[in-house]
Amino acid sequence: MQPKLVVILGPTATGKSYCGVQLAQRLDGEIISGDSMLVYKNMDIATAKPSLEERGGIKHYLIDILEANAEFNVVDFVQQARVLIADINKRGKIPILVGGTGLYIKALLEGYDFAVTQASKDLREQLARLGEEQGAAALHKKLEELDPVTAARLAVNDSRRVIRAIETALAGEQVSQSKQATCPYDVTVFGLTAPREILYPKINARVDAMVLQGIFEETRSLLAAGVRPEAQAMRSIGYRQIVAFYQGEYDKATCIEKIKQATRNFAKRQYTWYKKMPYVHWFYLTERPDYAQYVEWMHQALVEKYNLR
RNA sequence: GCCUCGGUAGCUCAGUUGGUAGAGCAAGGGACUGAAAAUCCCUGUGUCCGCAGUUCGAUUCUGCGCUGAGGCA
Repeated sequence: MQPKLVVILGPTATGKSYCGVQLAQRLDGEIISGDSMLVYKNMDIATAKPSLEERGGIKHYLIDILEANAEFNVVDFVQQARVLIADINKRGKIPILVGGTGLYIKALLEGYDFAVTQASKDLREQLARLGEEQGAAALHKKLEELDPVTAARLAVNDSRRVIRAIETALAGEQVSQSKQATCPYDVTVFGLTAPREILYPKINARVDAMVLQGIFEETRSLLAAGVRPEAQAMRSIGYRQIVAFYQGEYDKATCIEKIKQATRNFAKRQYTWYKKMPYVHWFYLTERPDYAQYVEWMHQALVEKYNLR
């Protein structure tokens, strides 16, 4: 029998965390975060990390597991999530994966078959420098010599991917595009989404709320604590714009606008990921979403599917 | 009231020596297999303020009007 797995995904600001907790309370479940930014400690406000109260006594995993200067990636996520899913099932509980990071969730559910070549920070920095000095085209050309096939499918300017491809090629491997045949879980995927007319105002309001909660102060104290502005986590939405604000790039009002805009753009990219996941059972939020009802429906579906009680 | 300079894509503006127009930003779409809240790719028809005149042809010139900014009274 395959391990059970419930997933709640969706674009940012749709209420995933809340539904996850409600559902976990009903099902005796435990939550695994599927969010690339919640892993970092002390980055709470801008990441909309659920507070202790909001977690409602439910055990949450993959939150606050790393210092803000640390690095984390899909493979780390998939490895740890697999262990957690197995463990939670073994204890007779139901794991609920809650999150919005498209790549992480897709990689886990669809069994992405990553190349074994490990990320090398030094090499990446060296290549990035080369790219800055000689241009993205030079990097791409280098890849072309090492692995023309991968070079052909990558955009010349997509230096991120070009660098990873070079890194992989130098190790005698190729960036993978394959996946394992089937999902190893007895999985149910729920999605919370909303049309832009509903989601965008929610996003804007949430950013305003974050300002009141103190994202500016949070960012300043992270920097004061020695978190590097170039750290992966500091490049994420909110922190990135606030760092620019402290560096004098624009005024506070502009900064807040930029955060809203970046969040809206992010939601747009999230939609793109989910469009390619035909297995999601969607809930479309209305102006005043009835979360209790959504949770009720999710609960019912799961009771039937897994024959609970 | 008079003078000057403006009124062109959602915004800021460029431009057309008269042959109906283009950048940046915004926005939308897409990609994504060890940074993914990252990174990258694609997409520009709009009464060129209105009306009239000149002209084969006006967004471009002329006149009048509307409107914004500044200046003089």
